[in-house]
Amino acid sequence: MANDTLDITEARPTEGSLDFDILPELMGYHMRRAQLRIFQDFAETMRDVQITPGQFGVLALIASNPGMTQSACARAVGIERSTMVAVIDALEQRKLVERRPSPVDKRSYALVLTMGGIKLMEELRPLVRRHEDRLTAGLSGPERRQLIDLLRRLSAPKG
Amino acid sequence: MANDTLDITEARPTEGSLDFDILPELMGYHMRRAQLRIFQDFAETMRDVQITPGQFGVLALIASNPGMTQSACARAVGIERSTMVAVIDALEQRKLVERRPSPVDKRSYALVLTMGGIKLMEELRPLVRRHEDRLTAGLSGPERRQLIDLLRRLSAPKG
DNA sequence: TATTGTTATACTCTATAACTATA
DNA sequence: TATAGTTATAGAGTATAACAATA
Repeated sequence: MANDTLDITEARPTEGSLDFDILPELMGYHMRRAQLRIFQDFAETMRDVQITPGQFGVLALIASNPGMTQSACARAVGIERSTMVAVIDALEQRKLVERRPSPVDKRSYALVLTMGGIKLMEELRPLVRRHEDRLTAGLSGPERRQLIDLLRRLSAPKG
Repeated sequence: MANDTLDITEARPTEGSLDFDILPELMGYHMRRAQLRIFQDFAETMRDVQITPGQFGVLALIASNPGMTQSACARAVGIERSTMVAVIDALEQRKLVERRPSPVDKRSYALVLTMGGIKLMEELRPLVRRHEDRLTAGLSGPERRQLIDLLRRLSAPKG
């Protein structure tokens, strides 16, 4: 620590006194930090069952729309068809989802949950609701609803 | 489309009538969609300068804290030291950031912006502010501030 | 012609573990 | 002993381009 040359220590801020420039004014900055927190809690919530947020979304979609195709599923969650292949592969290998031949279109599959998938979803929904409650524990009911409303309006393509 | 077997078409929902299960109740679902929108607009905003959100954060941090170390930078943005290496490598190769030998600790570098980095940041801040305005065009000033406040409270480790 | 599922390939972002040189 | 920077490696998560089968 001996320093008998010019002292420029003040140009090397310590941890506690960081200046975050315009970052604190930016929506994206706060969004990233909030999402980080959500992902961490979700991962911890799903530690035993090893389900990612993306997988949960796909399972929920198939649960509520039995028979939907991979392409429809991909469009619904906003990823490419080609990306969806591996997602369904993983869920099928775990025997949570089944690819049935579509009765109306020989190019596509009708996706359905297996009995195991249905039972897992019944287990997951309460888990996810408790995860949600933990996250929003610091918010009142109206605040929670307003946050969702503001996020929806932010993600809306136009107005 | 001919189908002379049992008609189970109703079990194969069309695009417009999808049921999203409990997803619309979940903060993480809306957060992901909002962040997707933000990332897309940010990428488009930075098309010419090719700066990612993560790179912008690091540039802003170094701009406002000249001389900070890589480790401090990594802690500030919440990634690992090892991950920061490639980030700084890229910025250094583009001659935006310089690794100077620290005058007080021979293990570390003092990170500073080059003249080019400083000029780029001066160009970037207005670009990012306009990106921010586009995103929040549908929100009033108070709504925008409340959204940031709610996000901060969501990402806060405890209260 | 357009769409479905698929493969091959690649890129970004991230982490862990182990190393070296300092502190 | 602990820390700063680095490397090697790996794993999500994503995309694009091209293909065969089918619509």
